[in-house]
Amino acid sequence: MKIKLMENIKEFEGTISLSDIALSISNSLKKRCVAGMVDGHLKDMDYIVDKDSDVRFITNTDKEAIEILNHSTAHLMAESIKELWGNVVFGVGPAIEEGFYYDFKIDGKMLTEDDFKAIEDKMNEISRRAEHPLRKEMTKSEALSIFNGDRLKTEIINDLPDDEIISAYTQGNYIDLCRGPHIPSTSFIKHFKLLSIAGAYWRGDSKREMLQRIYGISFFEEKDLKDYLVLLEERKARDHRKLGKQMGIFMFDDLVGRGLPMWLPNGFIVRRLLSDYIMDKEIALGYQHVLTPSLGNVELYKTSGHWAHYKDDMFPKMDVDDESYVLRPMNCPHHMVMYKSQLHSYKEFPLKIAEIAADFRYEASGALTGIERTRAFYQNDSHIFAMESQIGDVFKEVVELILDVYNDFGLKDYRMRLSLRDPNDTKKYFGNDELWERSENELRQVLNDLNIDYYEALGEAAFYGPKLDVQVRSAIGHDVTLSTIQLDYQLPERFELTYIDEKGEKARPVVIHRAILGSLDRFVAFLLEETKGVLPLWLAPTQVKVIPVNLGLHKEYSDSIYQLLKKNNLRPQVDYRDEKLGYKIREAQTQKIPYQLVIGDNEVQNNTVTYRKYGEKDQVTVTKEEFVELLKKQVEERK
RNA sequence: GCCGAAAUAGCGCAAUAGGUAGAGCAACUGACUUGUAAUCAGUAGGUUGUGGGUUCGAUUCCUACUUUCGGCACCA
Repeated sequence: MKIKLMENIKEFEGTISLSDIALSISNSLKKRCVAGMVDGHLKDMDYIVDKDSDVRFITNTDKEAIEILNHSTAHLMAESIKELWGNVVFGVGPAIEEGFYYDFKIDGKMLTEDDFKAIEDKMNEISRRAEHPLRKEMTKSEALSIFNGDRLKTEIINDLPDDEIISAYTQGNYIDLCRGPHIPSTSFIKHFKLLSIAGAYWRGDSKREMLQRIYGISFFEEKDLKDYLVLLEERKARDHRKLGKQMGIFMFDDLVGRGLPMWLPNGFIVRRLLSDYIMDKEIALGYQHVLTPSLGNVELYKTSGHWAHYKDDMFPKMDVDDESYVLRPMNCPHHMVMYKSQLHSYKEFPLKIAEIAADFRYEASGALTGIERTRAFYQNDSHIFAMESQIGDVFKEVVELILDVYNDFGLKDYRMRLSLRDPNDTKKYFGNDELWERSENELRQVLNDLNIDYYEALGEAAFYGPKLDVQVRSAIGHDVTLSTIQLDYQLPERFELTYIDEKGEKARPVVIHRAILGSLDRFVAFLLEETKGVLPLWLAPTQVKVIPVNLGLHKEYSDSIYQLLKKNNLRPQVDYRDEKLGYKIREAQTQKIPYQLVIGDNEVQNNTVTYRKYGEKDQVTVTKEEFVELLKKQVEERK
């Protein structure tokens, strides 16, 4: 039997386990091996190779290894919980992007974080026992008898096809249904930590029972674990909720209501600049801005279909006179009606109506997260009316706008998601199969033409059409949508929109919904986290802090600099407090103000300023005029 | 919405085995008049999230509610 190992081919008599193959190379390799890749499939070290194969060993430095380690750590945790509390059923316990979790339910006992110590101690104890996870393959009926009495595992097994070969792993007295592979010994698991405990619905279904879920993470090296815990702290430090409070961007108050952000003066500056920025971009591309009310007759949303789909996610309707109104959750219906108020020609197309519009959604209380997810937010929205033949061009222009904007903000870490209909749940969506297929293919086509990296996600489409979403990861690990483009044949139909085509006949337009900054609120949240609160000069609420060395001697000159900067549309502040110089400098630094000017005798005599840029140590002396030009240039370049 | 945890001064925190709360920073007052990350001293600041209960007495124990946090579910 020939085994191909990296570049070499080794011959073996009869069958042989991966473990023995590793041993035939060196004892130290065997000790480091976590698993093996046999003809592209991950296998335990126990796996018996019985034919000519390609074998690659997975050692603790390979990226697959950390996933296997975490998966095995999940099992180890489950084993520990079982030893400690006995009467427990387990759901699923996979490795995830960062670490692992396991879902379980202990009869008559709810665990809290206070129990982590006991579990970790038990895990360490089992690690020292060096238990060997042993794979056993079986038929479905064998599996059902082994897991008889375990309602959760039984359900999983029952959902598998009848002829499926099912595997389970035994370590010590613990057995778990699992595909594997697993590490050769629990002794590999040394540097781990349980991180949090939370509720999680069984099978992700909110109608079913809630289990407990413990998250944790595991590494091969202690240093990696320490680094990870530091990383978690750093992420917490750039949580927009913390930064937004520190920087005076926004606030919440119970008396106003949960999920209802109030934008403070600093926050307003950022918002206004962002609005102006995006509207300027839009105007350059021929968008026309409009303003429509935040309230609408409920009939409007019945026409659009939002009422049927999202009634429960809207604030309840208000009855006035003989009508009912709702706070709008979306702007499309208003824009549809606006379009309809006039006769349109194909010559106007694509017709782009844009609005930065206030929307209100009755988000589930548990979903509210600072200004990332609120009940009142502002959308950088637009609806583009076009002929079917223009879809490709319009779509392309919007994608390019997104890329342009992201480039301006230096955003590189995002993923394009093509959100498609769930083919198994078509009644959630309006429109027929043929239309959906066509729309989805159109989007796919454009993405391919533009050579854009994207992934497809079933079930993420809007009820009226497929979309392209740009996903980013927030500091606290939420995947959120920043930008979106949505193709819609439904609303034009429901609102009976028409245009006059080349032949002089009435035809139905298509609508493309798009949001670039998405929700302004969420965008600011993301920016704060991206920049760690160090906003680029053009967005910084205070751009320059002027610090006189001596109030008596340098105040007048400081004032003149302040006035000069003001005149040039910059946002300076002078620190007039009677404090020590070092104190004021420290404060300017902790407030992350992009430029601090220290003004003393030298500056007054030479008519100069000495600046220090945030994050740099150098002190640079230039003339007042040079400084103004430097800043204006940076603002213009949006740096 | 569901499961769990938490809520103390403007901010980030401490404390009480049940005896009406402390220091730091910030604020205010005064002294100091300063060249690149915290000058010194003093003053004021709290119905310990809200309501109810147990108790001679509750910030502490119980309970309901509100809000926040961690997840899950949701996200047009």
